[in-house]
Amino acid sequence: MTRDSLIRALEAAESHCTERGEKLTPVRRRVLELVLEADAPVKAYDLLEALKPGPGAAKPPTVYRALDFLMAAGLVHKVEALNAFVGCSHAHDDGGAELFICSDCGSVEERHGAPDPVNMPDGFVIERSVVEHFGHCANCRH
Amino acid sequence: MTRDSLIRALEAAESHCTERGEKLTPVRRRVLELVLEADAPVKAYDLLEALKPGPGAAKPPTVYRALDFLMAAGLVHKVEALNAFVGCSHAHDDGGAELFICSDCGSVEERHGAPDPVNMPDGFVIERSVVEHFGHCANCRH
DNA sequence: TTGCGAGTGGTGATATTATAACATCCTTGA
DNA sequence: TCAAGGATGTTATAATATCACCACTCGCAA
Repeated sequence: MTRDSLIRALEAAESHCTERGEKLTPVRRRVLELVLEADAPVKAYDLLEALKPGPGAAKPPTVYRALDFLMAAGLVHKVEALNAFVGCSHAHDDGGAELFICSDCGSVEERHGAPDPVNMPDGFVIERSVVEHFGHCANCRH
Repeated sequence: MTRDSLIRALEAAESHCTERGEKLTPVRRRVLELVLEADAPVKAYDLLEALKPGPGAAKPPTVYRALDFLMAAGLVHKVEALNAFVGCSHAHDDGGAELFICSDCGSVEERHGAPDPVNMPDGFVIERSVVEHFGHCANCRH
């Protein structure tokens, strides 16, 4: 992600939060920045390390609270199968995204609005879906 | 799961392993039994507890090794979003299953053969998919 | 001004999930 | 017999996540 698009994403996040009546505080903003800067899913404890240059080192709850907030705001998604987090430059309040994760380079593509499953148990009502596809992106397939 | 179908599932698992040139050892068999008996996803450390009545208590690696084996054999699936495991009475060697998990009663339904995503990034090749739907089953929707 | 209450974050401890590293034992087949 | 591989036991520790409690700030209303 370029410097410019990072700045734009952070501004967009800022107004997205404001619209929701919430605050993108410095800690939250910094965590979002770190997640967006990464070009692959980031581990919570790597964020912790990254926040640590200084005497007032961040502790786990700080990071997890920030991530919870960002996930609720739709600014970050958790990759459940990796216990890692990816940023999302285009915030959206709808439920879950469909993620395509390249096992070679770690890049993640996000898609939305997948149709309901064709073969659902009778009467089942979906509330939240986790959809993560692992494989190889066009660049890494050579 | 009834006593009868449990026994049938274990026998099926036995021959499934034999066909693959692998052994369903006592530990593995016991773990599969515990997972199948449960009517909801089971945590690894709950299995550990369940294996513990006796002086030679099982240690974490024992359980995780058994689970790894069973997953490789397609007899057990991991619910990534719960860090829990579900049994699978009809072993199948194809990749991942599509899981429907009721958040109320914990029951899990499994489906196979979902079509490829409609909106995939250009050139992406899927190797493994994690698909987990959380919601409410027909029984719990009242 | 004062005092409440909600929201946020700091801190220490601890719970939960998973693996590393190495030893032991058992089967199988040369 | 003995070496090799697979399975398991054992100790320790890594990695992930949450709890419980306190302190600070801000807005707001008495």
